[in-house]
Amino acid sequence: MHSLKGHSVSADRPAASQIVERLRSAIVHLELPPGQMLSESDLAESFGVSRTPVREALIKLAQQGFIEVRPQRGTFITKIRPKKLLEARFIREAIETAAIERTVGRLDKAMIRACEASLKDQRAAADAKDIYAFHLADDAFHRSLAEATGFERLSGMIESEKALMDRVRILSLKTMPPFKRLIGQHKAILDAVVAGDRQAALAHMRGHLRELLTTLPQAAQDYPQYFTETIEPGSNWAETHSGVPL
Amino acid sequence: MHSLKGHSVSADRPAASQIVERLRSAIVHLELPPGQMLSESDLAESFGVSRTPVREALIKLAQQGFIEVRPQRGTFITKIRPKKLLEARFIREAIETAAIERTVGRLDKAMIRACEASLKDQRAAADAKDIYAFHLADDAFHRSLAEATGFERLSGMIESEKALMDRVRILSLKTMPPFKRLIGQHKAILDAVVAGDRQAALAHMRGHLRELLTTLPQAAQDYPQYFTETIEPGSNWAETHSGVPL
DNA sequence: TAAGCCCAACTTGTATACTAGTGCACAAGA
DNA sequence: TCTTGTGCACTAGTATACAAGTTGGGCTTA
Repeated sequence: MHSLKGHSVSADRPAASQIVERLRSAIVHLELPPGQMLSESDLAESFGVSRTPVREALIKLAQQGFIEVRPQRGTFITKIRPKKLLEARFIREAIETAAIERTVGRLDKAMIRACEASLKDQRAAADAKDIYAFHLADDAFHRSLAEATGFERLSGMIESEKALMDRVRILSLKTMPPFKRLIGQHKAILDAVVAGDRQAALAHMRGHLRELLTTLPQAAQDYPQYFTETIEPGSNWAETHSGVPL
Repeated sequence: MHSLKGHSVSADRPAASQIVERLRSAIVHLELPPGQMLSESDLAESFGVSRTPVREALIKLAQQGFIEVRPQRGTFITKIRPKKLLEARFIREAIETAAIERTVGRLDKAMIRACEASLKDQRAAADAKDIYAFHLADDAFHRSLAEATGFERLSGMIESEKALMDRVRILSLKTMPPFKRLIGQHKAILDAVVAGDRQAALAHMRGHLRELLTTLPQAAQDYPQYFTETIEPGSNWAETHSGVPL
């Protein structure tokens, strides 16, 4: 059926959570294309378990917005809805700028090191043109900044919103990866936060998060089959969703 | 066992989602006290269904942070964790101020009417000293403001964070309901948004959301059995979690 | 040929049975 | 009295069977 076949779950951990991780990863990395139907029975067979843990995993993924269950009809990988992504972007901008407000100028040494380590990983991944590794390092960077607030749920929340945008990110990295620009933005954010320059840190973060506003229409054009809507490049939809000025 | 007994679910809708709603309501309104253990079998019997839909409901509630499943041990109503609530408050402040940034000065007529209708309901509930009605109207007010952004998920997200704080809100309303003050804050927010006074709207919203910083220690003192931690009133924990200045 | 019905093969939703792990009461021994 | 072992009653996790609804294709019929 697909790449999940033959990889049974291990017995030492709840099957459902393992299935969540595997499916989520497969969805985010577009191994399971948007729009594809998932059969609980097939998945159960693939993972070597019964339908029950598969169902429980699907419930969790549905709550996170990755799949859609249509009763008596089928379960489907959600197509990419630009409207939803703009919402996720808006939410991320709200939360991540608030996080910066809270941490600017008082980022402790350990967190600075974590961010710098992530930056190093990003450069290495960019040199190796390893989309997947870059993606992980990018996650780590934003997670470190979020964790610096001392709030535990924050990083998970950002990651959750991030994940909704990840498919577009992957698509955009596939065509013309702007590694250098993204790394530059990350570095600018970190430098400003460390230096305690609130205005600059906020501006860089907002600018960084608005990358999506340019990559989204491009991806929607290149891979229309993954999207629910088409975006006319000429329209001013980007401005109407950008939020406060930089 | 408890107040849920004898209220079977109806057959015309998925049982699991009905159970989610009923349990969530019971938890938020403290009919199911924090810390109490839930038995899947007992719940199944109460609702007149099998364990399966109950389990699926519990999975959803666990993801929302209302219950905690300890494998092979039991399922418990989460106790109130001040740390988590301060996080929810932080997230709400980030999102709801961002929403105001987006809507200030351009709230359309229908939304203004919706907010005013909610304010009227709040006043009526305050006069009747009806905690539950006030609570619903309060939800409606914030939901209307969120929906004015045009983002669909936003109001659900705010409601979800709100729900985490609701138990404390209910507790505080029980002891000495500050209806008047809350209504005044709501009105101030709405007036400023309508008038297009960005700074005032933001300040009023921040002030409003910081109510929790005073109600939380009070509730923790009055009902320590519902909390995981105790809060010493003398400490400066409030300031460290208040965020940006008003 | 074309339209319409009907059945068979799917789907998710629910019920039930079984497995494995936890904790507590209680009895037996030092 | 205190400690320790043991079994029972409970838990959540999983497997399987059945119920109810949707879809699409092939047959019948005009």
